[in-house]
Amino acid sequence: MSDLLERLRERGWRMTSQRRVVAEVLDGDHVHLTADEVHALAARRLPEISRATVYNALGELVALGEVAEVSTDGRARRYDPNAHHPHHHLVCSGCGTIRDVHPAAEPLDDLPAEERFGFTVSTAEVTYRGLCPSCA
Amino acid sequence: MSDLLERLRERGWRMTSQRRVVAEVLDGDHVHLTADEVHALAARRLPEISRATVYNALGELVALGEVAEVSTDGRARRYDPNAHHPHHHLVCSGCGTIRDVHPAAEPLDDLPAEERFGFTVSTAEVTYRGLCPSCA
DNA sequence: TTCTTGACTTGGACTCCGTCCATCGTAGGA
DNA sequence: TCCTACGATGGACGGAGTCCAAGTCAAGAA
Ligand SMILES: [Mn+2]
Ligand SMILES: [Mn+2]
Ligand SMILES: [Zn+2]
Ligand SMILES: [Zn+2]
Repeated sequence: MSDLLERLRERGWRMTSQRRVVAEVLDGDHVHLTADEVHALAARRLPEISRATVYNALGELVALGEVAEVSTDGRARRYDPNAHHPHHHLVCSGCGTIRDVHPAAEPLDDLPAEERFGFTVSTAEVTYRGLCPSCA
Repeated sequence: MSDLLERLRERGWRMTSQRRVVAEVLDGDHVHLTADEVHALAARRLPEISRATVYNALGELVALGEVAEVSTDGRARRYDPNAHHPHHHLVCSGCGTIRDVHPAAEPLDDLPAEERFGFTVSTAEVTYRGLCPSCA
């Protein structure tokens, strides 16, 4: 994750203690935190960090392409630091657990020209749903 | 759509003027209205219908499997009367237009066993994004 | 090191979407 | 026609996210 901090600095991202803890909280695999969860974790290191600052930092990380926004449930958006490895998501309908998954085929290729209605289609996001081992 | 009203009556759905206009508003293809849009359209026929009633009716139609809930952006949920024909969605990143689409392959089949992490996977929803002809 | 300044942070107000609840009204069976 | 359980109402409430004016500070300049 110091890779991330390094890249951000090189790209001219002004480094503040708030932005640093937000970036640090987003480290790891299968991390899909909501903004409020990021805020709660960040506040353990920096108690007075505000919600607005967390939203600002997350929005900028998304704009920079360093973090992906995921909305699997119509509720709060989730923030995914695994933005450099394209993937899709498998969500447990019971407990909400989210796993990164990699389908065998590229989903975009499965949409025939006659089903594109003249659109320039650029991305496909797949959400798989089911029950995880503990919930089954 | 009188099919829908008929089915609902047979299934014991108590018919009220409010529920009737909600069901009628949801008629057509490529219809993906938000609850507030349904409310606005319903209010043209039945001016005093309340938001709570629209939410109740939509929730019940979803529970009955007659309407599907779709959330393509992190914003308001949309309600899709085309629930008896499984399909996916193509969304214009410019204007938000939504089209129903049918991929050539079943997306569920593209998820290998070793990418299922022991889950019992039951559904896959695909959201394709791109620009519609007018926005391109 | 200190100065300077534009960028960042803050907290609160605000909006939007959705839920909840006590009360009132009515669909539909007796 | 009458009864009553189920549905409708609207206002309060909660969660998620945005916006803003005022205060603070990172980092380059000197
Ligand atoms: Mn992910
Ligand atoms: Mn649809
Ligand atoms: Zn689970
Ligand atoms: Zn468009």
